[in-house]
Amino acid sequence: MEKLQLHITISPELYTKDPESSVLGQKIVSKSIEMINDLGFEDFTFKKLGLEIGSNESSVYRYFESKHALLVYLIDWYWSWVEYRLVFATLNVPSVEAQLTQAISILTTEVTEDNSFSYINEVLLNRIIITESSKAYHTKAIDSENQKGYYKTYKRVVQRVSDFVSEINPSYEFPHMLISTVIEGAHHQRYFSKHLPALTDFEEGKNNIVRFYTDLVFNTLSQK
Amino acid sequence: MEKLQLHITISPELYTKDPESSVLGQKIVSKSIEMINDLGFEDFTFKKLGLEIGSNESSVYRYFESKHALLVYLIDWYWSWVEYRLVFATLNVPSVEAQLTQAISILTTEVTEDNSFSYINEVLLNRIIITESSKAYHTKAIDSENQKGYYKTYKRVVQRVSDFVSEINPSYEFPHMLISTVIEGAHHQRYFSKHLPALTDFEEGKNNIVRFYTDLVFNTLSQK
DNA sequence: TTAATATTAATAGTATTACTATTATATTTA
DNA sequence: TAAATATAATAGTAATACTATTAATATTAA
Repeated sequence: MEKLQLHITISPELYTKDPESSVLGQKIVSKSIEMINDLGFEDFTFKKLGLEIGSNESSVYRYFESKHALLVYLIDWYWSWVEYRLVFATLNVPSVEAQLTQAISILTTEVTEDNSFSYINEVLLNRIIITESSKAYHTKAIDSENQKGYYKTYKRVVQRVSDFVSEINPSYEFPHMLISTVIEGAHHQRYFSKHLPALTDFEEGKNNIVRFYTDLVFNTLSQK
Repeated sequence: MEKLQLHITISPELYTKDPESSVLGQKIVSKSIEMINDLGFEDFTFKKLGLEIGSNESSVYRYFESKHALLVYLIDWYWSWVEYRLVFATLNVPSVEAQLTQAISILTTEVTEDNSFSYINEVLLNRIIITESSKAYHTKAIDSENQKGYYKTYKRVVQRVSDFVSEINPSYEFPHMLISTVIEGAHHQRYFSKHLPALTDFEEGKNNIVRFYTDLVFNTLSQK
């Protein structure tokens, strides 16, 4: 993808003050992506972040009410970006099958290029999604947060791709299960390939993860 | 399953003092399972646990060096138990296909009965695996912990079931990916069904999760 | 240009967490 | 009975995840 000046809008429930609205806000987002990658979410703190951006812990709190809220923001940004790429990549594609193939590729390929957005490193953000995103929704607050719309972009992405599935095979019973299995599964396989290789069959440069999930989906849909 | 007095052995790297060796140790394991379910892993503390079991924070530390270590212990216990059930359920089954069907059922069915072990509630432990287990291995310490053998029981379960897959279709390229996708996927779908239903196609009493993953595996293996 | 307003930085403080260390007491074993 | 071991109680620590307050600085509006 080339350097477009496109714009991703995040809904106001996901921040206290819009981080896009100031240089400090952009630095908070930008540097937190780096630091969560380096330290892991547990060891990342607003105090350390303030220090790194030449600012203060309390200033960070003016943008995000908690560390958790910042993670939810980053996740929503990621899925908004994926949704944009999904729409763009399937726009003038003639067959639904080809659209679904494109979609699965976007959902399962590792992000290796960072060039669409000025202050957000998409490569590192993709790694955060793989490693840390499950911590956002595996909490006791999930139900109230879900009700507030914290995860609606992710749900919309799943819905969008499930719609291709249903278009190809309208009688298929489990389109959402299939797509959420692909998305979460691909993240797991990427993580396993680096840290628990016995749980996967990853081979460098052979595109196994994308192939595996693409075959899985099309085999499932062609059956019966 | 009926009340058997079978015994699960956990390797000594996973505790400081064997919790099975004393009443206090058993109470620690038993009550921590309840409390992690009630409070979530984040809000669960050794202080609260000590209070509940009429003991002391520092006494808990004599059994587990950290909260994280206790979670890893519980996860290993769970997979040892699953492995036992896996072996038992596939023992005198004549065909590999039937063995694999049994195995997938064990890996994807929700645990609803608690009757095999005196002081461990398997229903609650299964819920902990679904909700909290990913927090154990999504940390910066994963590589050193993996090297110490913390996750070897889980890996052995995946290997065992992957072996059925390979026996059915020896040329299939991704047996480990397939089985780890089924295991992690089923946990996600159980969680989604309760908290993010838009991501799944769960219907009460219709066994959709087991059916979905069983079909997924057999469709994949019968193809090509 | 001044005054009002908003933004940020700095400082201090809180309750809680995730531990460690020490000592006293009870229990078990030799 | 003495020695060894296990447990409980107490105290303490550095760090976390915040909140609150004030002061300095920048921005905007009258």
